[in-house]
Amino acid sequence: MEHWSATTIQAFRQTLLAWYDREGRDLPWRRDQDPYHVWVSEVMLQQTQVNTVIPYYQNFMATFPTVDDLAAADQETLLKAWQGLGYYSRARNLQRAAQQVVQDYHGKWPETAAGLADLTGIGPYTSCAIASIAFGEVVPAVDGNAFRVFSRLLMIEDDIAKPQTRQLFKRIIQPIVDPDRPGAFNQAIMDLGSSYMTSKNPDTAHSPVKDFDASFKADRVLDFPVKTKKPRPKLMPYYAIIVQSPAGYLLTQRTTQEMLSGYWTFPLVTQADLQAEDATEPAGLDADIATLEHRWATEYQVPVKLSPVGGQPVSHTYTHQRWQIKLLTATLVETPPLTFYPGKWVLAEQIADLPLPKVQEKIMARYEKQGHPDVFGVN
DNA sequence: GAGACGTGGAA
DNA sequence: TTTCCAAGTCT
Repeated sequence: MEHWSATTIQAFRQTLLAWYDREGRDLPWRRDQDPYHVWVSEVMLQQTQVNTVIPYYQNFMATFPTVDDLAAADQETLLKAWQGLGYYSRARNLQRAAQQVVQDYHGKWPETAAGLADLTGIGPYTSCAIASIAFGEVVPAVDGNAFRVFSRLLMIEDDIAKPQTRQLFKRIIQPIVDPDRPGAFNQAIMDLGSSYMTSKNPDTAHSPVKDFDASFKADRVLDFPVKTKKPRPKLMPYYAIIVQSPAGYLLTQRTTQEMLSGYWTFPLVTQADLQAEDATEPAGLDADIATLEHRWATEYQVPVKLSPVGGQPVSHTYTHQRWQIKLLTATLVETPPLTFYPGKWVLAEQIADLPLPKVQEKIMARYEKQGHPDVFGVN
């Protein structure tokens, strides 16, 4: 690993910030240093690319102009504003933190990284990003860009997938941060990491800091950062139950214990949920349909006659799970009360008004293409 | 400390 | 189609 002298650090800051002042991106959340703006943008940008965030950020600010508006928002409006962005706990945590600021802090933001980290959804990266950008605290914001940029500049071999490596990077970067412009410094590193020093196809030869790049001089740019791989997603077979009645389609809201919590889907059942305790092998489609029909008649008191929908199962891959969903459908002549099933009937044309996860949109699209054209208007 | 937690884009 | 990412946090 390389080590920089005080002189090198000075020169690096000067070169980096001169480039940033010249070519830094003009982004909607960089128009001012309002902590609310910085905070919302930083949370949206977690594990999400800038181009994806921009329209969401602009819509979010139009919908919730101030931290008070966000704190007072109803959950449906909030989740709808976050629909499609993913990692939906961010939206719930964002509102919880807004309520903390309004109620616990009487509208006055904590101005240090340590103080900001007490708010829900603000971790070691985001706390430092907000503190440096909005309040000028001299701390490094160590995100994926900082890991990539500094692991290459200094040829740091430590595995960035390990939580403890963050502490090492913080100690290394801390003395390099420009004490006069910490926010600009951190944002310059991010712009560098998303332009010349990208993960794939970097253009280090034209990087403004190539003279400081030890991995470039050693022709080992792609050896950094060192990161161990995550396991592949686990296959999860599902059934989606599409029940239609005169009152519309049956939708259910994901509970707080489930992923996608708060969002609406057709009833979903894992194949594993249908297996009898003493079953030694998977039961097959006909047996599963029989089990489901029996369950809906007895447990939910909604008598359904299920038919398979044609085509391949709908496939949707998350970071840790790969769902393969077979569609089953039933049409009821009368609308039964949902006394024993936690859901509601929704007219087809009103489904899109609910907050829906991507997988629900995929299921609706498949249903339309398999003999039910223009029902939901998603294709 | 390892795993849960979404989606869209690029190769 | 598959794989790997992209401004992480929480448990």
